[in-house]
Amino acid sequence: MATSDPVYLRVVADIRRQIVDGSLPPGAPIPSRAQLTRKYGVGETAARHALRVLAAEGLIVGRVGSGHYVRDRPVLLPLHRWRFHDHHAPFGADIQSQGARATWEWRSEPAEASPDIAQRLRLDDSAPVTRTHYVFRGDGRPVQLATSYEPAEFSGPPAEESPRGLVARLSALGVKVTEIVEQVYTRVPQPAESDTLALPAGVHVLHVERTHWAGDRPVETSDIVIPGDRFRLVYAHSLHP
Amino acid sequence: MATSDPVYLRVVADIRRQIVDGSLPPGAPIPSRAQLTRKYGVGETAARHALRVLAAEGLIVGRVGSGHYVRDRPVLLPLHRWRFHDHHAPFGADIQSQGARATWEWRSEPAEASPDIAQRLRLDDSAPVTRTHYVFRGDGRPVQLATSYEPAEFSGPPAEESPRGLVARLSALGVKVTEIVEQVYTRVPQPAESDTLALPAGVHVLHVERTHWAGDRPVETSDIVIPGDRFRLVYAHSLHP
DNA sequence: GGCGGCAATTTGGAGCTCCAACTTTGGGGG
DNA sequence: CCCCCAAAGTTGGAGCTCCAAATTGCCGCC
Repeated sequence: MATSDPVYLRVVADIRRQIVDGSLPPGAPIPSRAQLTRKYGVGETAARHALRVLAAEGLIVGRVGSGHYVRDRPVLLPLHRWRFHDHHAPFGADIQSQGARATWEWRSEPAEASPDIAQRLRLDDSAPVTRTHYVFRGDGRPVQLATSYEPAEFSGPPAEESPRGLVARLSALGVKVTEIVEQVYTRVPQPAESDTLALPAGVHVLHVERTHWAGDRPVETSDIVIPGDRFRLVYAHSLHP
Repeated sequence: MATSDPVYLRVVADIRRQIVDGSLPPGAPIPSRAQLTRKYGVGETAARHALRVLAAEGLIVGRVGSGHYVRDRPVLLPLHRWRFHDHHAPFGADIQSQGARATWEWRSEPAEASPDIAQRLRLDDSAPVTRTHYVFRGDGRPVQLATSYEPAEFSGPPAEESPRGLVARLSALGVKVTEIVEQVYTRVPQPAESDTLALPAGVHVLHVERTHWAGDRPVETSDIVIPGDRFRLVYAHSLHP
């Protein structure tokens, strides 16, 4: 790191090093703004900026009136698991295997396809669809939001035992799901999402756009939003069934 | 939005709205700090902070001496595509289908397994492995970094036509890859990564940890790093081959 | 010994200012 | 007519300050 680097980055680098090498363990307090100015001989602005950057990276959290603390190590919960013949393990199986209690709520309503959804489902704009909102919780804390869209003709309630029993439900309707396509990317959470997921500032989300296909016809599409810092998507592909 | 919200968030929300609804198209200039203070009647600090937040969200870019501009719409390049019987399409096929020229470089070297890699490959610490670094480019711009680790006994050069011909190469050695497990998460880029990927400040990366298994034995593991804002991972799962 | 409230500390919002480095633009000179 | 340079504008780093809201610890009172 060149000495001509901004001073606030010097402070960031030094604290980050202490966090990753473990000399500042999870929960440990970070020196306050006043202490940092003295310790590193920088101004308030640089000290404050350094703390903001570290918070944005998800390494520390600030608590008003108390201080900044090293965040807990991410709890890596596999949320998605694919096997060839049993499609989806139901949500919850993985979370339960990690010792957490999985619960979810859902709410279904008729809606009109937005241009984006219409394109994904190959419908006309404003075509009737069924929209279902899900909130998934692990030990009561929300860990995943999802919104699912189905053409009105296929609509039906989520299965009791698992909201992800879509393939089975469609199969009962004579619709055979042949392919599932997912697009995964990361973005900044919308205010409503930070709210329901209780995201600290600066945390990004993983966004999964999933579409179920029956042949060349899309039969369901959903948007799945997951806090990007504490969860991992797990994909397991069996090559030889 | 409550009126008690921080003023800088009012500015952020207003500009963000204009960007997402299209009244500020990609490339359009954002008012300068001085203009924002006048337009919204806020202080320099708030105006500056608003611009910083929008830049961190990836909606705008700042160019020193020139101004802030609305960023181009993300170019969504599927980088990963799975089909049941042909495993991986070679890197490049997807990128080429979008009109870009795919190139890559790689560099192989013997190394000792770090504790993390040793655990992933079920080897002893410091066991000999072959480490291969890849840089993938689309139209000359780096779009993906990867580091692959193999136990030294399996090591061999990446195939000429595609560095991803791992399954075929191992098969020739009598090792049959039966499963591929991937963990996907998002994090802040390390300085070296921002550098090689030419990432603007505030952009996160997608990190894929991929392990190839032959039965219950891991035969290769790799870390794949992709700019999170302009690329999407695409997974296609065929349910009925 | 226990409890309530006050004072010190801390974060986070907001304001102002100065300056170095870089772009852009326009005007003047060759 | 074209080129180059200087002036004006802009970002980003850095400094200082004030204040509201929240937490924490301590002191004194019951």
